[in-house]
Amino acid sequence: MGEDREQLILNVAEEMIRQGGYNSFSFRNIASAIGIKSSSVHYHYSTKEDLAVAVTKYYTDQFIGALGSPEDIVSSGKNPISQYVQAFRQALVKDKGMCLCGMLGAETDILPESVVAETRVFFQRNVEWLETAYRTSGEKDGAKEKAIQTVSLLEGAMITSNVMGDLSFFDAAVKLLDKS
Amino acid sequence: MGEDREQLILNVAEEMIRQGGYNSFSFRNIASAIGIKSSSVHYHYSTKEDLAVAVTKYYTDQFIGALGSPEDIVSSGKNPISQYVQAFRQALVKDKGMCLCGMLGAETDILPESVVAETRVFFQRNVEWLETAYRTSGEKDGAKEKAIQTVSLLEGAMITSNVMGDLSFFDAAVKLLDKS
DNA sequence: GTCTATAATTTGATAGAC
DNA sequence: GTCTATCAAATTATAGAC
Repeated sequence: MGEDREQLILNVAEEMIRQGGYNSFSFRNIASAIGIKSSSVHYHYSTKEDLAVAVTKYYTDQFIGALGSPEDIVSSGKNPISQYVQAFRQALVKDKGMCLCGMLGAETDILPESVVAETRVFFQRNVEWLETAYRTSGEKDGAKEKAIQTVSLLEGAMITSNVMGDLSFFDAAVKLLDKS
Repeated sequence: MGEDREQLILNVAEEMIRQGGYNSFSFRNIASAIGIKSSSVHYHYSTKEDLAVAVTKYYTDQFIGALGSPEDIVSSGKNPISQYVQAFRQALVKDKGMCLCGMLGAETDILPESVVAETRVFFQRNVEWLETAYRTSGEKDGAKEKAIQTVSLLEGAMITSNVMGDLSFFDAAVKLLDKS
């Protein structure tokens, strides 16, 4: 797949932020992972803040885009919440990393405002998606509350599973959703 | 106990880690917050790794200690899970910070092994406490699974509430526990 | 677009005086 | 226990050549 240079930078930065947050990636680290110099990374993204905003936007678009629409999932006979849980599980298994916006969300206090704002967009769009999913599945009341519960549980499940190095923690945690 | 200075260093370091994680505190920042020099901080904790381990141990002991025993809570007629939720809520409201071990748990991949090990202790002890709480409250089966669900949900609820800057996200999220 | 070179600052850590 | 002084390395960022 023909990734251009900016995409490659975004992908490497994403991986680093998902492993250790905003303060764990540097222009030099990204550059050497790609095989270029740090000044070349600055050519594409002039400041660290700019790069982090771009990564967050890219991550959010990819994540929401990969989900598809809740309505389509329901009308194809599948459970949109199960699909949503699988998206988080895949992120943990395949990329072996945290949710980028879960990580940044925890670090809110030390982030540039523009990055915080973009991280909030992730959560807003996720809550919207889940709200629609619950409504389309027949939940009349409390769809937004259910949405907040679901995304919160999944972010937390990633943390416990990540630190314990045991995916069964993730699976145990998300079973809580079966009861609602 | 090496109360005064060392305690102060631990408290300042705790606050900084809870705001931005392992890479967001430095010997100089801690020193200037206290009014001493960075070399004096090194006198008490020779390396950053040592300091982080000490902070994590201290945080875990304080957190578990403040909870009291689940048995005592139950026999005094109160709900231990409600008390547990309140402990997390207080951490968010009063200190305006994340759970230290939730933060470090997310950053596992970039932490020294000794810090990861100590962070795991936090989660192990929390799961144990909750397991006992659920068993003492009359739950026969699945107490450990419930424990994992509860601590995961609370860690995630702190993230969403923190990033959105709205405590109602925390309150909405934890209502999921009422259904189990 | 990428490079070399460099500036200004911060970092974790140490040596030795008091 | 705290200080001054210092170090080597890393950080974000810029200027200018090719």
